[in-house]
Amino acid sequence: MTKLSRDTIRRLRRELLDWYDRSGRRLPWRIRPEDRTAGRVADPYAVWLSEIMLQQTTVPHATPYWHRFLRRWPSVEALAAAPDDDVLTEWAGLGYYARARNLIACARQVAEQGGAFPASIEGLKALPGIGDYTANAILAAAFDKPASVVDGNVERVMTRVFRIETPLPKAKPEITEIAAEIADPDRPGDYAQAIMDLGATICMPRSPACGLCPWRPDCAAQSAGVQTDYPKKIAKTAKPARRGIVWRIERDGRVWIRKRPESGLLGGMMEVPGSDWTAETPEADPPVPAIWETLPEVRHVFTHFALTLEVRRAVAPEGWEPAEGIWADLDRLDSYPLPSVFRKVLVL
DNA sequence: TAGTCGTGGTA
DNA sequence: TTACCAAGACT
Repeated sequence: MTKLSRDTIRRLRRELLDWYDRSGRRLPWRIRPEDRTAGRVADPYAVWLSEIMLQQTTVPHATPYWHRFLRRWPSVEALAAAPDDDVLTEWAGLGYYARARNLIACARQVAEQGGAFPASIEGLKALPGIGDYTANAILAAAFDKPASVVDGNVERVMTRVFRIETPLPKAKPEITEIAAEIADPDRPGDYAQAIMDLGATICMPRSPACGLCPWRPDCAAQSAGVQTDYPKKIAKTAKPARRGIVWRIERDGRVWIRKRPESGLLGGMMEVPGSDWTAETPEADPPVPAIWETLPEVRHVFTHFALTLEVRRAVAPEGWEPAEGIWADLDRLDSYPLPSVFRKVLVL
């Protein structure tokens, strides 16, 4: 790896931070330079919450969840004391539900240790749900300590500026090395958030706004007109299709739902009972003899397969009670930990 | 290490 | 409609 000259590094830092001071995003969990002037300081709990929610999730999708969580549980102690199902219900619709389970475990661990988040990479990475990226992001944004954040934004910016040909994720160590070199030791928090803002608002995947980019003069891919060829990626395999049947059993405006296993897909969340999800429509008997009506199919795309559900509906026979689960009020679906796929089934 | 794990927006 | 994508972690 060719070392960057001191002058280049100094110029990149200054151009990026000047741009951030002018044009960086105002985000509710973020402390900007003018906020510090006004005496505001970052809340590590609020920063941690934002970082977990933003993993593989867009800012517009995560923001309302962040507000609701912070209003309902203003401190890590409050979150630690919350029942699991309350947290899962509030998380419903945000996806990647292992994050919610880890969120609860992490809050309880921090609360038990006195309520303060660790201000070190090792301490943060020892907590559930905090990996390499998130530890660095919290260290920078919450504690303004030197850190090197490498997320999808940084990967995209760096592979373009330096025309890194190695495909992701193999290029990660190379990118981390360069990113750490450029990171500003004097304003680590602002720097980390600036480089991610650059990726999110200027150096975008499809149509980068190179005309507005502070790093344009230094960008190798832009000079050659090949910005969108980077980052190089390993080709993905096609998503398989799976099918299943769900049984919507209703009684007096309520529907039978039950809890899924704690781990695995949609772990710990509730479900509308049904068959396995397999390549061909599975053979499956209804859980109870009844007159079954066929509703429109529900389609839903997960990370690694596309699902089509055949929906059958019946009124529960008089006197019949399921061996497990609950009768959920169809008018109050928000009060159950229901993932989006089952919400779709219940709003047909 | 490569597979698992959601959702909604956009071109 | 299809494909891609977004502040990744965990096993």
